Amino acid sequence: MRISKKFFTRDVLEVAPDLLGKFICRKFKDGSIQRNFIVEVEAYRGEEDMACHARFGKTRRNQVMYEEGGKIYVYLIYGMYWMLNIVTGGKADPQAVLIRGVEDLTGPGRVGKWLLLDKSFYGEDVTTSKRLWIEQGSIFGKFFVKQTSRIGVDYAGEWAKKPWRFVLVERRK
DNA sequence: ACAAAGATCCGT
DNA sequence: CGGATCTTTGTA
Repeated sequence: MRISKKFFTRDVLEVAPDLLGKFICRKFKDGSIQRNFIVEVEAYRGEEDMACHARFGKTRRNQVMYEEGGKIYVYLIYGMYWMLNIVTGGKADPQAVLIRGVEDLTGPGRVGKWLLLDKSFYGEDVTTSKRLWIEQGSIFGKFFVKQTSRIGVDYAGEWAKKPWRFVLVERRK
């Protein structure tokens, strides 16, 4: 079952950890569907968050973050990698979750490459899209959630220290 | 109009 | 540790 709007319109700090273990579902051009559960995410929260793309206010690139939760925010980084984010919160409340890793595929650049993302996904809605959506996961007692600071945002000063990265770690023995 | 940096990854 | 590769953004 596809996860619906209400899930994504909550605050990003609730949505981000809740996305762990959920399936990211992608229907490719040939009709095949891949489902991989999410193992690593980061929360970016509002204009005051100096690590967030909304820190300069609304711009051409980040405008979709100001929409209601559920929209897809993709952008190209280092001229090579498409980063996948899902917008959260209400309208005019710029927040998003960066999907940094799915099962067997760690690293946001690798996720985008595997899902064959590009500019055309910008602004699409995971609650209605025919090619990218989220489904309830089936992870029970095997993992626990580890919280750390966000990766690659040293420019953000004190905000870089916020424990807004969430990772699923396999419980051992 | 220009320069600089970037929510990264890979090979050496 | 440096190169790839190009868009976005601040500054003038």
